[in-house]
Amino acid sequence: MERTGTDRRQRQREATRAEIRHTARRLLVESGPEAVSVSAIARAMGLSGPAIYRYYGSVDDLMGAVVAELFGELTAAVEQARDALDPAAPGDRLLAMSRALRSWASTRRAEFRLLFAAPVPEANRRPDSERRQAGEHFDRVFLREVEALWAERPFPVPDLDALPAGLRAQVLAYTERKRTALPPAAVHVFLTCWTRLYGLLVMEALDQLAFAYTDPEPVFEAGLAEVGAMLGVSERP
Amino acid sequence: MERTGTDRRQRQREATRAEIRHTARRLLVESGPEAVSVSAIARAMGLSGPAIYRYYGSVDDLMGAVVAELFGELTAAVEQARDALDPAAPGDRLLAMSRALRSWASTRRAEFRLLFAAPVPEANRRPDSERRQAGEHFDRVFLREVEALWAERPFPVPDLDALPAGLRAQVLAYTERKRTALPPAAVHVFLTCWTRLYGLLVMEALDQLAFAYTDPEPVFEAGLAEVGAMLGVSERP
DNA sequence: AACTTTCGTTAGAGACTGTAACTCACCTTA
DNA sequence: TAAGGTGAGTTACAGTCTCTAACGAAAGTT
Repeated sequence: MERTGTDRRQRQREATRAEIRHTARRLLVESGPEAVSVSAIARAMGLSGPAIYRYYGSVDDLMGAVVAELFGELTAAVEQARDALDPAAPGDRLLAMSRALRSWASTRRAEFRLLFAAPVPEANRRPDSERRQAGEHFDRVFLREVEALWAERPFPVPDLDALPAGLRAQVLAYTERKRTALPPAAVHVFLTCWTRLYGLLVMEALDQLAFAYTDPEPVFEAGLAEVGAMLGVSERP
Repeated sequence: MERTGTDRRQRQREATRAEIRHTARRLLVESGPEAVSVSAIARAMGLSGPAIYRYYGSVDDLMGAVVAELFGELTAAVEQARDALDPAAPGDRLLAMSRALRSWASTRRAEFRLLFAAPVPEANRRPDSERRQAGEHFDRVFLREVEALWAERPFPVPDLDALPAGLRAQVLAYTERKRTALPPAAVHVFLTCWTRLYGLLVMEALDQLAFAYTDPEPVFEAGLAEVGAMLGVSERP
């Protein structure tokens, strides 16, 4: 296949876009979120500020792309942890995935904050935005694994009618939306577990656990153990 | 007691400081966090920008004062809910307090975000900062109430030795630091409950529950019910 | 070789934080 | 009561930011 000049330009362009994202991330990690600016990125790349606008239309646009890329990286890390111990029971895989998630979060604090603990600009909330897509793909990885767990060995679920109507409706809507094979009561348990761990990670990322804990790792482990118990997953020594 | 002119100036000064905080909050609520700037506050007050610096040394300084004031307001709201149904069992009070907390959070979203879901500038992290003081006072209100609950009707606690060493050490340190009468195992349960509800509220404030839920209220209620169960507190119809 | 597209530049508008230098009104004190 | 100090405001400005406009130069296309 012939490589045309246009082709080459396309690749060059994507390389520069990647360098921009990369530089944004480097600044974020090295100097904090307030140091990430179009000017600073350009400066670091030896360009003048306005040049960046050839590649990204605005700051939100740029940061949305950075976030999407990071979601991809995080998803890959979780999937790798999952597959590393294949063949294994879905329960064990879920534990490994959760730990991979926290490990990523705690070794990449600045990035994790950006993903989960920073206000999302209006523009990046549209369902078709790169950011949303990447975020939903990430969620799905966990949902899929819980589906596998349920298929292999169903965990105890509450009676759906025992849930307050307001909650039940939302769980049903989510079940519908995600087209999952899981029964709604199991979806509810999944969401409870998920928000539980998620909440701990978000608090950790925001330093909101510091009022009580200096090292969040065992706190997460304790939460994970409780969540595991709900799903009928227990540690094997 | 004679009112001197200096006295009058002091009061005038504090009045202006209050107006500045007030205006900052109004801008935050009406136009979002990015609209809060020294210039905008000054403009809204009919002053020129630099005038504000007579009253607060920097943006962080100013916002720290706003946050401290909001913590005071939130604490008062929780205390009021607690006292409104006195005499009552500590369990019922805890439920009322938790609901007051969420009610405050959801009717004052922008403010709650500022308190619990925004990065805390370095300067406001010093233990003697106005912000820290106000935050710790707030935490204590809940701890006190759990102490009362424990005194009246102890809830089940795990064996302290069953906790992983890393977690146990931190719980012991916290128990020590807070000089609470609660045994460490009970402190652990308290912290677990607290971070649970807290996590939900922080996620709600950051719109991180939106991936699954449109209305966080029943989600919080469900969390509260679980937490209540742990503390041996159940709803009375 | 001429035309088009893309990538870079500089200039600049309009925000922002914060500093400097100044005026003016008020308070204290001799 | 006049003199001097203090504090609250002002304008001017330095330096940051985002983003637009206008232009030149290089690369690709025909």
